[in-house]
Amino acid sequence: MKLSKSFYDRDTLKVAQGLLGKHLIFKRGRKKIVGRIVEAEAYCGLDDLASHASRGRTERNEIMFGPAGFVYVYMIYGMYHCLNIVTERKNYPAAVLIRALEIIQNPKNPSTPLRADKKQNKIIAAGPGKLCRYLGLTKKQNGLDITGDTLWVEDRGEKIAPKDVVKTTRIGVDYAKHCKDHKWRFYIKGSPSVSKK
DNA sequence: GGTTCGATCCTCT
DNA sequence: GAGGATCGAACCT
Repeated sequence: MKLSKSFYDRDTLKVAQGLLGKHLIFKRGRKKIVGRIVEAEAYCGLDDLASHASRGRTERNEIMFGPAGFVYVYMIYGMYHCLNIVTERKNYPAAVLIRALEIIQNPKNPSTPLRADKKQNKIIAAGPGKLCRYLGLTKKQNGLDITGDTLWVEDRGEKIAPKDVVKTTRIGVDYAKHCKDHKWRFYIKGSPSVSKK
């Protein structure tokens, strides 16, 4: 079943962990592209120096200051995009960066399943930039409702036990002073599709 | 108007 | 582990 607004409108760390094992779906034309979320990071509040919101409200990060359940897509390094889902209450800037998907369908023909292929998973959607490239997400999708009919997350009944969740530091935020040490990155232990160990 | 640099990824060493 | 690709947001002057 599709996750509703209330799933996202709560503590960001809980949302990030809760998204593991859920399925992200993007309807692109007539195709439905699906991936199982295996890695996510939390970005919480104005005080999180790793977050775009730490420098205050700007045109780019505006969506992070809005209510939960909308997506924040931004361009990074001039060539990649990153997908975030906004969490928590309006005026509190927070979001979960979706960092890796396990591909469960053949990318060339989404109606057929992909055979379990660890290598292909790594190549396709292990990392936030690759994930957006795979799904076809760009800034056009910025602000989209994550509970709508174009892009959403489904619970397909899988439960990830706490012991199977690895909690560690976030990637690529060395500039964030003490905040770089927060263990706000979560991934499914043993998954072949996480971006980095 | 100019400069800096990034929530990345790939290639080469 | 280092460096390049590539560009727009953010922050100067």
